[in-house]
Amino acid sequence: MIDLDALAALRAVATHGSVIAAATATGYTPSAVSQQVKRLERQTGVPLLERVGRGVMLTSQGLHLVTAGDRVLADLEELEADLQASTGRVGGRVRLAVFSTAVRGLVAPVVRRLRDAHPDLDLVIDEREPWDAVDLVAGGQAEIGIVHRWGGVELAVPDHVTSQRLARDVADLVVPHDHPLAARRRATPRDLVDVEWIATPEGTICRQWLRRMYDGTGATPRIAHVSAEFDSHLALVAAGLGVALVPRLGRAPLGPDVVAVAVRDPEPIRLIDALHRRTMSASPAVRAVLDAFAGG
Amino acid sequence: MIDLDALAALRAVATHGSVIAAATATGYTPSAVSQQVKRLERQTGVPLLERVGRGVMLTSQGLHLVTAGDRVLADLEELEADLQASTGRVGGRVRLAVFSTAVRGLVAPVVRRLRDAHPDLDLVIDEREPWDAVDLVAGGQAEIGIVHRWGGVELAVPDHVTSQRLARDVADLVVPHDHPLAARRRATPRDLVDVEWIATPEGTICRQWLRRMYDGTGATPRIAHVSAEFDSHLALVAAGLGVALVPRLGRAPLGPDVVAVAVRDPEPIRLIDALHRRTMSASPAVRAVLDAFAGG
DNA sequence: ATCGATCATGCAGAAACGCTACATGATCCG
DNA sequence: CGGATCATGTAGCGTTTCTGCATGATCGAT
Repeated sequence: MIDLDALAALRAVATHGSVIAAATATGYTPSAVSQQVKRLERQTGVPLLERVGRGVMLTSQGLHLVTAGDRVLADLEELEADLQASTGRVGGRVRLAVFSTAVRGLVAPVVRRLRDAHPDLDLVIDEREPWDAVDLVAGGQAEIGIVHRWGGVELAVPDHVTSQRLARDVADLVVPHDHPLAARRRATPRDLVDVEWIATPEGTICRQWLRRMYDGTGATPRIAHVSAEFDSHLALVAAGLGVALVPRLGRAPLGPDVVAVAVRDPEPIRLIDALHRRTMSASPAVRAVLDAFAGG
Repeated sequence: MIDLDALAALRAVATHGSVIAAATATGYTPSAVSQQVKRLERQTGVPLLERVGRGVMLTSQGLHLVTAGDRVLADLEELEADLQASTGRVGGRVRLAVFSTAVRGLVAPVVRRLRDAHPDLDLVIDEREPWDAVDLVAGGQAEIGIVHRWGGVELAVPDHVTSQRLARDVADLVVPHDHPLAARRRATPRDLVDVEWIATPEGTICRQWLRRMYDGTGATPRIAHVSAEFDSHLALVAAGLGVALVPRLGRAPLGPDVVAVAVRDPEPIRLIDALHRRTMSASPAVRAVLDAFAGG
């Protein structure tokens, strides 16, 4: 019998184009993915992957297996969702792939409420960057993804994944209380040409947005310090080491040493979406979690 | 994701009515089957099996899961068969569930020929009684079953399994060369009322047939000795310990001490059939094996 | 009513399976 | 031509899953 895990691995290779990309997307090592595909080839007796250059390509049969297997995988999942729907009760395991700051501000209280209301519900939280969360939901490693994207930045979502708006989160400029901008009601990028920034690490969405904010000005932001945690950002600002752009969601209370100033033109808005596979729409558990986010 | 092995276990419980029956049919221990079902319940969060009396019954949801899951399982297998068909080549693993005497006379030469002709074909032979072979093929533990049944004895085969006549095998009465019947061209059950039989063990099809042969006579066969191996039957006959009914298929050459006499009214004919799941019809490997049997 | 038979299931240990880490070979690019 | 990138083997480990046995529950027979 065809191993569905191995089939999912092959599908990941197909969608991501390489073994390494598939491995990072699914959370395995490249060796594991390679072995899974090989297992599939051994079980079926059909070559599915062929080396081309230093990469790989699916054979025509491998491609066929992925497209046809996709339907089987979807059927199976739909069956699972129907099954849970037939009980009417909320139960089973729901895995959430959530971006980091949402864990604190958005997810934690909702999860707590859900666990209390539905003792049979097994919620697992996995902290991930938005693009990884998309892959996890699309590939079946997670049921729900909580992702964010700043206004202009697009986030590609496959057809079989449904996106649902949860919230709009605004980021404020946070400056020391004795900073020249501290007294202002609002600030624009033009006001910020010469400031020193405390930013998130390269490769994060927040960092991308900081750069985009300067697009019209011809300048680039001057990054003085880098930290992944916004709490640390606040501490660094309080120490007078720079200014930061900190979203309100999940933000710790500002101390007396720092001041939040609204930013305009553009306004740093990030859109927070919930993702789930369409095949899971019938699951009461998934519905309950989505409703809890939307309602809360 | 639903574990397909566990789903197959649940299906076995559904078709066989009990955990123990399902376990013996699938070759697992009852504990393993029980744990598999429990795993499935944990994954889905839905109760599938409930105890009733000292046995179990599927819940309505469990029943739904089995019927719907059956289709997914069939789709997956059909996909596998199509995949192998797309290569046009004969390869992959084919498991044969074969009754014992067929291994020697029928299967061994065919398998040898197939292995030589198709190096990528991985043939696995599993010696089983016919009713077990039916379960194995129906449940997906084997691709092909080679079964036999004596004329009148029926063998229930599920809808999704296809049966194909391979051969008719005739059994002869084997007697010592100095036996009164040795000179006869043929014998009938009436000639055999008082003879002492060397028979196969209770519960085998051959034993059932021996009893049925006497149905019209009002007598029952007198069993003197029991042995599972027909080779041993010949040796026991040669030693003058009784007579035996030995099928020609896979029969060792008769020594000078014993004589084979044809039996009539009824003629001890057994029909040899090849079984395979309809979903595997498209597989070149399965086709090749079936053709090899039918053609040889 | 009681004892034995039958069935499912829990638990501890053992086997098997699949993954990680690391090394190797192949290919492409500067 | 050397470094970088990619896929894939191999050894070892960890987890999963099965077996063997014991327990609890139920039914039938005496």
